[in-house]
Amino acid sequence: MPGFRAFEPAELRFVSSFKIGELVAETGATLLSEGKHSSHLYTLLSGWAFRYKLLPDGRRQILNYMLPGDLVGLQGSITGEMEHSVEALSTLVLCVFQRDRLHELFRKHPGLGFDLTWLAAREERMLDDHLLSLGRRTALERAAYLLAFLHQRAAAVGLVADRTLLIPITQQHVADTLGLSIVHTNKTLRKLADRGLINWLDRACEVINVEALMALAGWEGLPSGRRPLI
Amino acid sequence: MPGFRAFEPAELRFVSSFKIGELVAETGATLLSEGKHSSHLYTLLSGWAFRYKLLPDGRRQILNYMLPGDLVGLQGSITGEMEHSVEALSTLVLCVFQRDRLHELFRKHPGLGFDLTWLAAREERMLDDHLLSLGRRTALERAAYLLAFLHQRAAAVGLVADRTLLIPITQQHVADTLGLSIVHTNKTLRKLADRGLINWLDRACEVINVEALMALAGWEGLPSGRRPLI
DNA sequence: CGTCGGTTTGATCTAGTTCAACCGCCGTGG
DNA sequence: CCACGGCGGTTGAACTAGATCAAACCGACG
Repeated sequence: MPGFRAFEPAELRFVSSFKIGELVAETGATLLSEGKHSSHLYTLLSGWAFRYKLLPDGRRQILNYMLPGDLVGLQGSITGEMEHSVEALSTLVLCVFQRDRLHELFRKHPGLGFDLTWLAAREERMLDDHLLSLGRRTALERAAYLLAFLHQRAAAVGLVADRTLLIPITQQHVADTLGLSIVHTNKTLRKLADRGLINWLDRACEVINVEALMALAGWEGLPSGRRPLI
Repeated sequence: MPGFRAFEPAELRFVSSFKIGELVAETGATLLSEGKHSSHLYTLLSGWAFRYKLLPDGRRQILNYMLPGDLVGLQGSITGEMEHSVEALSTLVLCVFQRDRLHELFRKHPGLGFDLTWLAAREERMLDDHLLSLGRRTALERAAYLLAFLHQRAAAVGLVADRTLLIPITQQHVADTLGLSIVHTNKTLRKLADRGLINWLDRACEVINVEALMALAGWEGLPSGRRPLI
């Protein structure tokens, strides 16, 4: 798989033994819940997911999306006390790990421990970008940023065929990511579609012109380069 | 120092050797700059700082604040390519580390490597909270959240005397953190002051009633417990 | 064939922005 | 010594981006 760093043979053996099984989750399934403890950690093998937080009165904020190769369950917590929930956007295949063997991972394979911190730093970078978006971009810029962002992440794991990509989300997801109402989200996406940058379909979005989206949002893109996989 | 986990003797020796000096920075000094490389890593020993990102046209978003005990320069980047800037809110004293010895830290002291990931997860948790705030809270709720958040963090490192605390920020900082205009920020802080929850001073904010701020924001507070120090 | 989730559209409303002053304080330079 | 300019805070008026309300549409599905 291109885009990922190669394993040392010993690391590969360890990761294989660390793995305790595979899990398939259906669209809409809740993998992790805010306030609960999770003794497992997952690597997403295929599919799309997202993580979110709720306010006491039910207002929802989507924090980030997860694509193949992403570690699920490490964000915000190394001990497993979840401060957010995770939901599947499509059918998922996940690789399941036992969380309490993390210490052993750090002890026996410092390189993998380093990778874990690397992945956490990468998540922070994305959250920083989202924060900039929510705090300082207009609705149109936010929408452009989000779609460019998702396109770029999907492209990095080979999900983009002939320059277009289908993102399996509804406008409600977009609204809850951008901090907008669903009505205004609809009108904003319409503008992007009218300009020929995207094409909104039922329960999905087709990205047509990433460069224009990035220019509109004033976004430079994610740093490229090889990344670790666990 | 209470609130921090204790070092193993060997870890302490390593951290001491890892340290290459101390640095004093004046209020307003820029410690790290977006787009530049930093070959150092810092632990904040005293003072307040914040990190931020800019949009091409100059709009600024403050991402988070740094207090004593915080690692500066690891957020968003383990290699040192900075995606955000860091500025001092008061006179700072920092402990300086050489970034390229990080691999050695992971190899020789897995416990410290674990701590690094722990700290990164903690930063993510805070960013998640900020994201929820920017996306889904009203101006008044956001302001209440921010002040409660800063109060709680300061309390955790012993900066709160007799239930009140002076936060060395201007209303411009609050505005750039909450994603609001400075005018509306002023009116919002005024409301909190009128309700007797805070007291705004010149270049500082005094927090009077944290519990009421937390209730207003619908915020549970940060998970407590012992944390690592590096 | 009804219903339900997702999308679309128009009308009205409001939270927050922008514009424009003004105040008090402090440091600087004439 | 005082005039000044700049920074931080404050206030009011006009404006607008985005919220809320309301209704309709459309395809999928039981």
